[in-house]
Amino acid sequence: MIGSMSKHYEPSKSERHWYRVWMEKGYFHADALSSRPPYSIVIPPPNVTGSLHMGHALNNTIQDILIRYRRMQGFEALWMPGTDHAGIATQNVVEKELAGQGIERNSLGREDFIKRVWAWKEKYGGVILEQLQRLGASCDWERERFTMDEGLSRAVREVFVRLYREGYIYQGDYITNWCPRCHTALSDLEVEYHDRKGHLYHLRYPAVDGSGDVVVATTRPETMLGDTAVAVHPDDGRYTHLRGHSFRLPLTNREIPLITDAYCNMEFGTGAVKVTPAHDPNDFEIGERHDLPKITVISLDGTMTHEAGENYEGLDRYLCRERVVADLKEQGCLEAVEDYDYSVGQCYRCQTVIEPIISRQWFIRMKDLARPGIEAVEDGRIEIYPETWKKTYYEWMNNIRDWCISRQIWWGHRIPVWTCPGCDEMIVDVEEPESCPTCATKELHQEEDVLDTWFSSALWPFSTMGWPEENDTLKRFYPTSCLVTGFDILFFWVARMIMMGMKFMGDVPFRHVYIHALVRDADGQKMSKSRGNVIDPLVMIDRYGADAFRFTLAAFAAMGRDVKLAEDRIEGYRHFVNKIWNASKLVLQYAGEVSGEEMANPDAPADLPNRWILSRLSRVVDSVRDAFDSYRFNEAAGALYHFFWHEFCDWYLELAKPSLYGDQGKGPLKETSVTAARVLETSLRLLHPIMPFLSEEIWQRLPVEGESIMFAPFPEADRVFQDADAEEVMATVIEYITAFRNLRTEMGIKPSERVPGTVLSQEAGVAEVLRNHQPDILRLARLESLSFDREGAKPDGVATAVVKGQVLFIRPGRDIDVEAERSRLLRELEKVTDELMKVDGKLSNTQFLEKAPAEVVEKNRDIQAELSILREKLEANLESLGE
RNA sequence: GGGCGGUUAGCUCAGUUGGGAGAGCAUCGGCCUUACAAGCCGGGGGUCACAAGUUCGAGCCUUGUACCGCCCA
Repeated sequence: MIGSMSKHYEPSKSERHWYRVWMEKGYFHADALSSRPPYSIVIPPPNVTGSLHMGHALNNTIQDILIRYRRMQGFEALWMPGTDHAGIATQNVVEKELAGQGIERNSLGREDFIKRVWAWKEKYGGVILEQLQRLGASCDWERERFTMDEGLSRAVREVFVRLYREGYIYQGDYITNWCPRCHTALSDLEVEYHDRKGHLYHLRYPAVDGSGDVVVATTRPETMLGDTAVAVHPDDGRYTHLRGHSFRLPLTNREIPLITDAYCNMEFGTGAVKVTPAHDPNDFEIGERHDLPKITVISLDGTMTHEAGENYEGLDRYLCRERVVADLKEQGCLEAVEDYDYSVGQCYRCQTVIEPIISRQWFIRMKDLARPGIEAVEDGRIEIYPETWKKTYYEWMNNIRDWCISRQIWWGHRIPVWTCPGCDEMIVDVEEPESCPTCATKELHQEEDVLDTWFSSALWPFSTMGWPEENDTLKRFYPTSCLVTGFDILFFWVARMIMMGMKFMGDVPFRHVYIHALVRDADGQKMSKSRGNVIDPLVMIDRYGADAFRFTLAAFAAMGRDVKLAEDRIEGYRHFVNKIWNASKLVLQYAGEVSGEEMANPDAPADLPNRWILSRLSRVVDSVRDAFDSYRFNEAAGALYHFFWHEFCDWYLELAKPSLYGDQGKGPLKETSVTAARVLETSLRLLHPIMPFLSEEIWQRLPVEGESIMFAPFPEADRVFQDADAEEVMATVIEYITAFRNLRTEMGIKPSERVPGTVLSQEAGVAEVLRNHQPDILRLARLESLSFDREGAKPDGVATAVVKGQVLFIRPGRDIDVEAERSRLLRELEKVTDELMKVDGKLSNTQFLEKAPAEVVEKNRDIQAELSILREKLEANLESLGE
C-alpha cells in the first residue's frame, strides 16, 4: 500500500477515479422504499444556460456536506438535482446566437424558435451539472429534472388551473414593469434599482383662466405628455385659491384638473405633483382613486406613441426627453433644472431601464397564500438559519403584493388558457381542449404568454418528486429536510416555495432553510465578469484539487457573513490536504500489521500519548457533530484542522514515532499502531463530508470493513476514551517541552546541539510526571539530559523559564548572552506584573467579592497565586543573572 | 426615507447565556530532525471604530456618533 503513495497527494487522479466508482456502484441513488429514515434536499436548480461560479460552488459544497453527513449517519439521503429553464435568460442567449447567424426570432416564428432553444439546451444545457460532478456532488443523477420536463410542466398547469378555479389568478390591465428590450412584463422583484445622477426638472403649468401657475418637478419630463392631472395635498394651503381650476398642459392641447390626494408630500418641492397614470405606479393609483384618464405616451418598444403628439410620435423615449425639455424651455415653461440623484429600475436580466406601462397581464393574489407561509415560520415548522433572515422574510410576506406571472416571451410554460373565436368562451384547463364546450368550435386560440420562470421554480420541491401523482418518492422525501440557498433569492424562490408547498401539499416544503452568504473577492467586492475579479471554481479545482477547494469554502462559510475568497487561501488548505496525505503515509507504513479485528475492537491503551489522542479525538467528534448539526461549517472545519494538524501530527505522531519504529518493543508497537490507525480512520470519516475524495482514497488503504467511506458510520464520540487525567498530564509534558524549546531558540542554540536541562521542582507531582516521560522530553526538546533538583538554586550563566511554578533552565556549553536573557526576562516580568495588577485589583474590590459568583472569585484567586509565584521566580532569576 | 448587517492582529475572520483577547494566512529568526520544505521549531504583533450608560466586571447588553455594505420604498 505504502509503496504506491507519492510524496504529494495528486488530486486529479483520485477525483476522477472515485467519482466514477461511486457512480458505477449507484451510491448516490436514494431508494424511496428504503427502511432507513429519510433525509432530502432539492438543489436550487441552476439556470440551464449557466456555468459553475463561486456562488454555485459554495451552495453545492454545503449541500454535499449535509447529504454525505446524513448518509453516513444512516439516513436514506436524497439530493435531487436539476436545472431551471430560465425563460428570459435562455431566450436571450439563443436569440444572441441566432443573431450571430443573421437570424431574427420573429422571422423564425414561435414554433421553430422553440425548437432551436430545445436544440440548444440538448447541446449546451446542463454543462453546469457536469461541473458539479467535478466538485464531488453526490446528487442522485438518476432523478435529474428540468423545469420544462413533461412531468414538471404538468405540475405547472395543474397549479395554474387550481389557482384559477379558486379565484387566486386573475387577468387585467394594470401598470407593470416593462422591459422594452426583452419586450416583456416583469414582476416587482425582477427590477433592480440603481442610483443614478440625473436632473430634476421643474415645470410650470399655467392655469387655463390665468388665475395662476403651478410648478411641478419630475425626473422624467417626457412623461408630462401623458399627464392627466396635477395633485396637491388636501391640507396644503398654498393651493386653496387654485382648487376647481384647470391647467393647460404645455406642448399639448389638453386641460388637466387640480386634484387633492393625500399621497402628495407637502415637504417635497412645491408640494404639487404631476400625475401620469399610464407611466408611474403611484400615479396609476391616484388615477384609479380619481377616475383619471390613462394616456399611454410610451409604447412597448420604448418609443413615443401617437398619443404623445405628432411632434414626438416615434421618437425614442430619451430622445423625446431632450426634445420635450427644449420645447418647454422655448415656451418658458421650464422653471429650473437641478442636479439630482435618483434611483432607476433596471431589468435584472439585461439591465435596460424598465418602463412602467399599462398592459394586460395575469396576476396571482398573494395575501391569502402568504398567511400560512408566515405561520409556518412563526410556529417553527420551518426554521431559518441564521435567524436574522426571519425578519426580512416576515417583512416581505406581510407586505406582499400581487405577483405578475405572465411574460411576453416564447420560452417557458405557455399559460393553459384558450379562447374560442366563435363565442369568446375562455377555457382554463390542464389539457388542451379539443373544442369549445359552449359552441363546439375546433380552432381554439391559446394564450400567447408564458409563465414567469419562478412560477415553476416555486413548485420544485414537489414537482421534482412527481406531483400531482402520488408516489413513493413524494411520500418518503417530502417535506425535504433542508433548503440551502443564498439570501438573494429569499423572496424570488424560498418564500414562493413555502406558499406553494403549503397550498398544494398542505405541508412545508422544507423543515430548515440554511441561508449562506455571497462569495466575494478578497476586497469584499461582488465577483462579476465586468469587474474581472471572478475566481473560476473549475480552475481552482484543477489547480488545488476539489477537496482543498471545498475545505476552503467550508472554513469560510461562517453563518451570516460574506465569504471573502482569495486564491492563496485555497492554496493554504491544499497544504492541509497534503498534510493529511503525508500523515497517512506514516501511519500506513507502520500500521501495516494491524488487522481489521484490532481496528474494530481494540484493547484500551495504557500508553499516555495513546490515551491522550483518543480522548482528544472523542472531543473533536463531539465538536464536529455539533457544528454540522447546527450548520456551523466553519467550526467543523476549524476543529478538524486544529485537531489533525496540531494535535495528531505535531504532538501525537511525534510522540508515537519511537513506538512505531519498534524501538520500544512489540507491545508498544502494536498498541500505538492500532491507535494511530484508528485515529486516522476516524478522522477520515469526520473529514469525508468536506473532503470526499482524499478521505476515500486513504480510507481504502486501511484495514477496514465496507466498500466505501461514503457508507461508513459517521463517528460517534466514545465517552469511554474521554480521559481528563491523560489530558492534564499531556498538557504538562507539552508545556515543559515547549518551554525548553523556547529557551533554546531564545538563546540561539542550534537544533543539533544537545544541552542539559534541569527542573528545580518543589512539587513532587510535577517531577514525577516529567520523570515518567523523560525520554519524550529529551527527544522533543533536544536535551542531552534532564535532571531534577528539589532544593537547589539556579546556577549563574543559564537561561531560565518558569512553568507551573517550577523554575527550569538549560545550560549551554558556553556563556549565554546575558543582556539578551535579561531583556527577555524583563519583557516577561512586565507582562506578568500587568496581569497581576489586574487580578489584584479585582480581588481587593469588596463589590467583586460579594457579587461575583464563587467560582469566578476562586478562579481569580488561583490566577493570582500562579502569577505571584511566577513573578517571584522571574525576579529571582533576573537578579541572579548578575551583571 | 424605512429596515438589516458590519467595524477585533498587516490581511481574512472566529469569539453561543458578560468573568484572565483567539485562529489561519502574512511577517521575522532558526532548521534539508529518514511522513510531509506544500514541512519542522520558536518569536513579534491588538485602547476589540468612537462616546456615554448598565454592571463588582463589557469585544459581548443599552443608547448615541462615524464610516462601510445590503434590502425595501
